Amino acid sequence: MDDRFLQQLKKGVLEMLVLETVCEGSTYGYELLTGLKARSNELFALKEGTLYPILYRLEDDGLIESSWSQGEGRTAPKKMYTATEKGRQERIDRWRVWGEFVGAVNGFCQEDEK
Amino acid sequence: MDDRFLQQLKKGVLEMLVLETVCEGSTYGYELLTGLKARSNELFALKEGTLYPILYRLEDDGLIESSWSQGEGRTAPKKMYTATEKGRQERIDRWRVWGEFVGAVNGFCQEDEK
DNA sequence: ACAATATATTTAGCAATGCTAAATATATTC
DNA sequence: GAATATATTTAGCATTGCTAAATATATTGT
Repeated sequence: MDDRFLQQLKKGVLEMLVLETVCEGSTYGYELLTGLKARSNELFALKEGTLYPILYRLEDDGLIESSWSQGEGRTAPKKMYTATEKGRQERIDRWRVWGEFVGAVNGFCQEDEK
Repeated sequence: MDDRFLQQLKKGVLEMLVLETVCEGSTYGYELLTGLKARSNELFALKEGTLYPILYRLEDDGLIESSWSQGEGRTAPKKMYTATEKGRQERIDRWRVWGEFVGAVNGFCQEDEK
């Protein structure tokens, strides 16, 4: 199995997981990179070129908002992201659509066992 | 909710569902178009521009094979597709990866309820 | 001061895939 | 022979994940 398959499965889902994480609490890009990786047992080990464009899209769509903040210790300035009300609604909608989608796909597999 | 989300979710999955269907019995493009639509309650109502390239990719990858056949009634020649042994193995592998993927994604949602 | 290191963001370009939209072809029916 | 049903092909676009590198700030060590 080559992993082009897995790469394609991620499309759409990654954005939902980033939105989910921001909804759970304000965070920033670098923390998301390490956080998503750890939380998913390395399955969602996003690269910068994947994550940052997702954050820009979510912000362009009004689902999250950003503000710069100075950190402590050996850190550069962080761009903190917070979910908007629209984003929190979208989060709910996407999980619903995701659930329905998974149900429909699994329906194809289950029919084999009849 | 715009349906760019749903469109992205389909990436990768559509190819798996086409492979699944061909594995269940030899078929051809036009039948797949109507069959997948009916079987999925219209969720997977593929357009020609989506389906045929999928069939070509599956054949290029050696997962399915084709042969022309004349049909009966008011029909043009059909290009019949049959799964190869490699395709049947790939079918199993993809369903396994799909299941693991869904489990990982749902893990993100479940944590909220803790 | 200066180099090395850790933290953090940005972005140009590529690959894969679903969709739009139209063209093409064969066979039957009226 | 015109209309219709069945069936395949394909050019071009949009979206999104990945590669890969560049850039920037702040701390630490010498």
